[in-house]
Amino acid sequence: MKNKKEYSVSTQKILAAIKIIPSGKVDTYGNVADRAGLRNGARLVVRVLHTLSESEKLPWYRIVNKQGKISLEGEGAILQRNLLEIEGVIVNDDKIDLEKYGLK
DNA sequence: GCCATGGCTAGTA
DNA sequence: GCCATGGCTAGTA
Repeated sequence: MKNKKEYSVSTQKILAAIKIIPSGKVDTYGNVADRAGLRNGARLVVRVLHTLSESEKLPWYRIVNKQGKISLEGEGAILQRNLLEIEGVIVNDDKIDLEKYGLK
């Protein structure tokens, strides 16, 4: 039984773009997509996070929307905020200062 | 093949 | 609207 799951080039690039985000920093969906070479692939990033976060051990919680806000709701949002705070990221009302913690 | 998905977002009214 | 993938269907052989 082999599990040689192959990802498409786009998916691989997105995975790489996500893994680049260092601890204590955050990035936006759109930015990740751009780094992966996908101009309008924000939603694709969302999809990748959804399907591969666990298997690829992705730092999913380091990704927020363009306004620097946590896009999840309920439990997920709480978990994300906690994980970020553990890394030293300050979160106010589910909002993060992208100028300070965002990737350039 | 077609179509829904998913935590979005640039750009118009 | 944009994007790629997974799941499901219709339509041939």
